Amino acid sequence: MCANRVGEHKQETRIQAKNRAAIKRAALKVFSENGFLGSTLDQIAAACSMSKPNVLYYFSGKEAIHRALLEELLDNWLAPLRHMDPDGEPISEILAYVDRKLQMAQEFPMESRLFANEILQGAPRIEDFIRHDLKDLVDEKAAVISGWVEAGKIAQVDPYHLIFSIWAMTQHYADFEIQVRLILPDGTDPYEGASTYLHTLFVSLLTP
Amino acid sequence: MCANRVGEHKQETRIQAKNRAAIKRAALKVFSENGFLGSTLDQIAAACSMSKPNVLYYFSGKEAIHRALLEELLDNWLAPLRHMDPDGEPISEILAYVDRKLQMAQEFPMESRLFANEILQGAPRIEDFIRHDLKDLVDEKAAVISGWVEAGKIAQVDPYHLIFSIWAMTQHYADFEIQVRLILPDGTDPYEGASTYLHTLFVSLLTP
DNA sequence: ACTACTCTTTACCAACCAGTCAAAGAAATA
DNA sequence: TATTTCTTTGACTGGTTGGTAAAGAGTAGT
Repeated sequence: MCANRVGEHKQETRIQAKNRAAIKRAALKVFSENGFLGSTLDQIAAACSMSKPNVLYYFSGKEAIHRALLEELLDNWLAPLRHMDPDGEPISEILAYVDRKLQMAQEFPMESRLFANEILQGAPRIEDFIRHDLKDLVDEKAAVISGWVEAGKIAQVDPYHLIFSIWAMTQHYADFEIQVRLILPDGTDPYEGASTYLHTLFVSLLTP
Repeated sequence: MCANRVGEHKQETRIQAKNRAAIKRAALKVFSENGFLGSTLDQIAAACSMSKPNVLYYFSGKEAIHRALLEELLDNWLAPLRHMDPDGEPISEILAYVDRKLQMAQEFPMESRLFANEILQGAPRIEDFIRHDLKDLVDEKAAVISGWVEAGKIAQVDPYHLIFSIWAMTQHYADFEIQVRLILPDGTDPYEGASTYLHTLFVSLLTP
């Protein structure tokens, strides 16, 4: 057995890495479709073709799988907003943020739905994250946007509601994907139309 | 026993009306917080201070309670959009629609979350409603909006994405209420700020 | 009072739930 | 090869789930 260490933790074996990843992939699908309470270990085990005790060999319980999933997600969740550059050109910085969020909704709709499920059910497991990590970041970027407003670089808008509206509209295409697809005329790509629409929307809102 | 009839159905007694309403009130709370799969009959029974078999005396099962709730909701769900008047002044008609949707989010957040839960989980019980009732109405109103665009009364926008964006932003304040309240500075009323912001947003988007 | 009906509860069931455990089966190491 | 460690599983448990059966309690008409 190799004695590799990373910090305090033993290195994962190839099998462990592969199986843990397979379980998380399956669990993401199950949790994002049914929510935490509505999902069962049997569903997750079936989705990754493992026996239930084997799943529990890699994670200490249902809660632990869910926690691992959320922890990975929350890191990536902040990235698009964090990348908004205070020194960049205001309108293109905001449009770039919209694009990144929309791209995340398109590429990771299950992650978006996992998050939505969690918030919808009162955010029991991520209240601290929202209260501290997310709030601090939003406060910081809201101050940046307020600076842009005061400098006359963009029109007068409430920075918090601006951010909320970006979240709402981009995540809507992932979270309500079924509805969007059922209502949009057949063959229409939701994300293509959304991108064009959102650019028009925010340019007309923000141009002073 | 009174022999009143309404159509083919016997009239509900006062007790029946009262208890059915109490069960639905309790079930709305439970379902909107936990989703259909995550909710239990025991929770619903406890929330209306009845025994579980007594709840099942009034509804044939968990599914039936949920169905009754959705049916009532879906009627009201279409109303705000249906009231958009093709002959009215375009921008104020759209702003009035935004206001009605925002007011619904504020007054009936649990209903909004019940709907969100349902869509998020793939709309298994309301696919027909979305595919026919909702889609027909949206198609009709999208045509109206397209007419306004062609008449030069409002700026050029995709009517479907316009409607999606109104849904997304108004429902966001109900569905993600916890997040909104945790991030907004203390003492700020989400809906007051949202109303102002959304007016600015859509006026600047739609003014030709 | 009696009767007929509505409403409510206690006790219960089969299916399913998260999680355990001992032991068998594979891999890696020596 | 023998041995140790890692991986997998079948059988099980105690608790919860949606739902039922049947009997009791309440109510109104006669």
